[in-house]
Amino acid sequence: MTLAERGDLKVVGGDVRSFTLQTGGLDLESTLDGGQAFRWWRASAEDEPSVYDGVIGSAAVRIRETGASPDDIEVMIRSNAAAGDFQDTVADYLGRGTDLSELRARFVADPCIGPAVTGFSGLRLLRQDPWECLVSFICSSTSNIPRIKLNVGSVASELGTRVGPGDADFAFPTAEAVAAAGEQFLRDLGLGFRAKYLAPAAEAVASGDLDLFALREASFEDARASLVQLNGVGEKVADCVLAFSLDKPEAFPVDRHIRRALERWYGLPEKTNNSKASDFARERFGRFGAVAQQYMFHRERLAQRANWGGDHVAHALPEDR
DNA sequence: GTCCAGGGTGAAA
DNA sequence: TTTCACCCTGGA
Repeated sequence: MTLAERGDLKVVGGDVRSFTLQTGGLDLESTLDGGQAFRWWRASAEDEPSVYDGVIGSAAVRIRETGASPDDIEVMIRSNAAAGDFQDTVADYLGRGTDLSELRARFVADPCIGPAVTGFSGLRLLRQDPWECLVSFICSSTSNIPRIKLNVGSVASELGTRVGPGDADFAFPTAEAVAAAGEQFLRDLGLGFRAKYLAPAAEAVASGDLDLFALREASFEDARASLVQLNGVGEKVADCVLAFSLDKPEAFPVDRHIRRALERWYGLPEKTNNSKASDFARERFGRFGAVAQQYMFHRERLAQRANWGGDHVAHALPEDR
């Protein structure tokens, strides 16, 4: 597949180690640090253009918004090793082609995400490594984003291989490495009860009983059924993995925040369980479910900080917040 | 110092 | 269908 066919992203300049991507306005903060992935660290002040350090595959990278053009981001490789066709790797990671014009057209009048998809169209779905994504969301259970970052970061730095000079510059460890480490090791790392879920999941992937990459070719229903067989993976965690790594844009993960939003904005009855709530949302959003869910999650997070959404949010939020 | 919530899940009632 | 235990970290 060529970059042009992939949709959003196009390499417009630079060389193998430092290049510019034309992104159509991708926003780094909401995309990299909005709860899809947990190993990106901001390297710039809040009031400056975003700069993020992280690892994609076996390369440590720095990604920055240029400021020169809202369409462009600059990518620098911080690893010493030769990067090969790393332009493709980065474009693949960031460049899940979202049909922005159809998203806008279909949801311009949507009560919750309408203002966002028209006024702020920089939030994209990532296409992560399925194994790292699975680990991340197994770790997300009854946790919070700072802690998920801590846990996933510990797994990476303790069991992964160093690929750059920074504290977090580790390639994510293989399922074999995590399986070999075992449950007690993961507990000692601070994962808590999630260790007893992660260790068997690692064994399933390492042994080949679960072929995550094959699930990219499977239907949404089949892929979800495979993931949910893992202990510690319910529909919510499965939907996150499907949406953010397995090419299932119709996946719609429902957590407590999204539940609240569905009740508030779309009249979802309170008694609906999360499984039915996800069905309800997939019915409504179709193949835009995952990106719609990210916009809703982003909105809920920022609404709590009360610095985004303006009057629309202020009017819409109940008094009890 | 104590208290509590935090991108859930599975098992028991 | 509902309730509860599960680990532990950071902020109030």
